[in-house]
Amino acid sequence: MIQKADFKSKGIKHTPRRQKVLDVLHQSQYLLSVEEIYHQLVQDDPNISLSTVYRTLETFRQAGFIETNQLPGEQVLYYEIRHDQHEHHLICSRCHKVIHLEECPLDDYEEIVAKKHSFLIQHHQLDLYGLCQSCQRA
Amino acid sequence: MIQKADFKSKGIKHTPRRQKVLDVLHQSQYLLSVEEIYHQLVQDDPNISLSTVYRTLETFRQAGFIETNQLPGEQVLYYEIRHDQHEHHLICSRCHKVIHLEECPLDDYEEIVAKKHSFLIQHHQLDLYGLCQSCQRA
DNA sequence: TATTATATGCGAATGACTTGCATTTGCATT
DNA sequence: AATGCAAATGCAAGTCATTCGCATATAATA
Repeated sequence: MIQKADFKSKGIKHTPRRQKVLDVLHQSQYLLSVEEIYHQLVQDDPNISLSTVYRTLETFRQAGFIETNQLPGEQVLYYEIRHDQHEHHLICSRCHKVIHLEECPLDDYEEIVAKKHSFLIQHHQLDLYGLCQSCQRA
Repeated sequence: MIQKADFKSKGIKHTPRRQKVLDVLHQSQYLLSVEEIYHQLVQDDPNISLSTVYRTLETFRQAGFIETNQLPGEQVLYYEIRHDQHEHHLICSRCHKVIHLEECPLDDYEEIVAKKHSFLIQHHQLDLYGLCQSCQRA
């Protein structure tokens, strides 16, 4: 859970709007687009500007509070709290619910592939897409 | 290798410009952005329009001739000939050279994860990023 | 070779995101 | 608690990749 003290240690001012952006992300088990985040914020805070949301998210990303995800075939970015250095996702392609997968099955594979093709591997991306239990019913 | 007959079987007109777009993709071992493709085409064909390139690529994608890729942190799409139903990539993050990986190490993993979280898995994305041999030297 | 549906070029429109600038506000220091 | 200042914000305008409307050109079929 990101706290006020974390803002300070990153040299970021703590503001009500920033806190609300963080709250929205903390409370969500879904990947959220900027529009979705903005839509939630505007309910309570009709004056908040979309640029503030964009700027806040970029600030948080630089601080390492959150991470961005692109969904296949979509051109908007999705945001979530950053959980780990290295993590994979199970994403519902209908509602964008996210399950965080801790285990990574790729260590051996990566090493074999790197050697075979003389690559120096820096990172990888692995995400699984499907339908969560409620979206299977719908 | 995609042939003129493949255009016909997909109900797509075969035109000189479309053939050139296909040639550029066939000849490349790199992921190419629209700008990169356009840049190559304009050399021979100064009148070709950027919208034609976009439209052609979209037509090819619908025909299943090519596929698109998004590179992490970039907002442009990259294109390549479609090789298989299911394939993973080893991509050089510097020059965008692509190695096509046939083996997929995820079958067991996918099944375990699906069962554990009651998801119906539809597809997955796995790509490895690193530096190819020449970019390691540079 | 005539017909017709489709492809193309051009410029304008779109949509996600960013930026410039004037104003406000958090917060460190009095 | 008041002050000063750098950073945050709202607003409007700008950017950049991509798409679209429309008039013209061209491939494929008759």
